[in-house]
Amino acid sequence: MVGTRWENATMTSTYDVLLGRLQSAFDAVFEGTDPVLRPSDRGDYQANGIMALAKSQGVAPRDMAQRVLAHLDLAGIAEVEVAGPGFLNLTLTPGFLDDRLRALLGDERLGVDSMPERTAVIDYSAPNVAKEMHVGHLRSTVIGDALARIYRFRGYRVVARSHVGDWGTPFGMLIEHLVDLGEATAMAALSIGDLDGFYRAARVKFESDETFRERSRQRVVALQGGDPETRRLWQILVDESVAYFAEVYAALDVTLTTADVVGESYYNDMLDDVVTDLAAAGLLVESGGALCVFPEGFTNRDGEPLPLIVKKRDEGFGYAATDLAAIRDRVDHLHADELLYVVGAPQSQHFEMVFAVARAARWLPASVRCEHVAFGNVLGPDRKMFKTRSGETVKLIDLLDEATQRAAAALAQRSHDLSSEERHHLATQIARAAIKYADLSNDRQRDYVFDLDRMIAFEGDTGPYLQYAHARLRSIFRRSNAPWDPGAATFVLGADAERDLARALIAFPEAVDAAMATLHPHRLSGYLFDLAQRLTTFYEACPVLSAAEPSRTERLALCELTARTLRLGLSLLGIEAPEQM
RNA sequence: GCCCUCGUAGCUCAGGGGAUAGAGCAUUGGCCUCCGAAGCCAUGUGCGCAGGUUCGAAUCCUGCCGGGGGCACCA
Repeated sequence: MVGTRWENATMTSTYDVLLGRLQSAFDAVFEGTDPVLRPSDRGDYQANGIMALAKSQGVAPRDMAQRVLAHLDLAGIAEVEVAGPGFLNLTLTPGFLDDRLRALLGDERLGVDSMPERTAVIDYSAPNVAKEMHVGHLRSTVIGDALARIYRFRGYRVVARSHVGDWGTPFGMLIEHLVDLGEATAMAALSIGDLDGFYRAARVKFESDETFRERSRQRVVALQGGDPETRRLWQILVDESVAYFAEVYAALDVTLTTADVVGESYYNDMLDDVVTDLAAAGLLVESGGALCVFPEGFTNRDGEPLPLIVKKRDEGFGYAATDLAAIRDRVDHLHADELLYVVGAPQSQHFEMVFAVARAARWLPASVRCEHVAFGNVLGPDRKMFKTRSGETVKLIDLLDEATQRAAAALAQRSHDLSSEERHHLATQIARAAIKYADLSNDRQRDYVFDLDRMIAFEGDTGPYLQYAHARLRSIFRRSNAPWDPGAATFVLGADAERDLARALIAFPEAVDAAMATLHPHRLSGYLFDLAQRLTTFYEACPVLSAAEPSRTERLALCELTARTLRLGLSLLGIEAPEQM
């Protein structure tokens, strides 16, 4: 068996092993036929490609099945059975399962292979300077971070970019407000995270005080003109805000660092070149006083060509210019092979247009994958945008605190011998899991209803449930006093619950693949929940520590693999797996 | 008006053209002298409507109905 594909250091997933063999057999009958391989509960996988091929060749499906089977070599891997109108049901052999599981025991990566090194720039989170991080930033931050973790694990060089709003006309009033307050007072207010209060106060003055308004306008001019003192004051706002964002990221256990926070202003010096080069490429058109590009295929409500405004009538740059500059920077200087933008769905047309222009300008080679990873809204129980009862946006940090308190209260009722400090830390881990998992277990493209009660209820399809499943497993190893030798494990899988669990364990790489290929983390969370359910079923049906050898070692090995799979899978979603809870 | 997106069980959601459409919650009923009951087992109901493509459609296409979003200088 040594040297077979599935025993290589970089393991090929079971799906890919089967697909390779099937593809050869189908190709032998008719080149280029898709075997249509799917996971199945009839056997372990099913290949559905026979029917289509039989139809196109005018052959009876059953006869076609025989032709393909004549070329199909799955010896030692799976048993094949022709069923129904021509399905090929594949059942993995005991020997294959045993080989796989033993290989997983010795594989830190649990069968997930590393890809050739590529660079991905993932744009996510993107709060605004001098504005609170609220639920509107939750999805971008959580989804983007999960994708970043998955990509890193697959061997990518990931450059994270939190494209914060740190430029534009509001900064005139914000800086003037800072001047009014005095730097020390302003910094104090910002450093405790009262960003919204600061912003609101500036806004109120701007709307009610003509003098202040005029000062603000002049301040914008000074800022854009590079006045050193103005830039210094602006930098205070940025630095204080970024420091605060870093606190929120840490509280959420998000991997973004201050180095990843690269605001819009970073691209300011590149904007003139964007305009110059678009003009040189013959793409720039003046329209209504603005400099625009009209990418093909976009129309406005009157059916006329829709412009991407690069430079506004007032000489200011539109945000499209910044996005275009960022693409150039990320392709040319960061050497990105992939660009991902984890930004809300309402921006989809904007990104389509920006990408189209970047392609047309040849700034975005065909070899670079560029995608808008769009997501839906977070809704409240009333199915409208999630707000507090009084109609305010909900601060992320408040949300986390609320969840932490509830988790701590639940822990307190379980009579643990935890110190209050340990309990608080654990409550934090559970709260983060609850909030992140709730987000990551929904299809990101759809809106979802935010319901803290449900996500932290610790019952059902929740983050805490997965953490609990992991903690139970770790508990087994804590209680096991007799040593065990993983290398001695042989997987007989005599009980249905054992085999069902084993099937899921070897499918972990497929789940990671699916999440990454589709940029849908919920493919992974769905897998993990399924795994946890199989585990608890196994756990009820199969005693571990009290089992006689060799079953005890086999079951301990299944527990070990499941615990590691849960821990690794959760970590790829940015969720911790405590040892006990 | 055009474009995008969504419509699956009472509620919240999965379903990569395949066989009897699945979870969780809620309901009802079982299971802790036994490795953690935050658990397990059992329990009823459903693909918005109408066409089409296909051997086969919740899935792809068209139309309609309904929700959400976008459509020139805010980012």
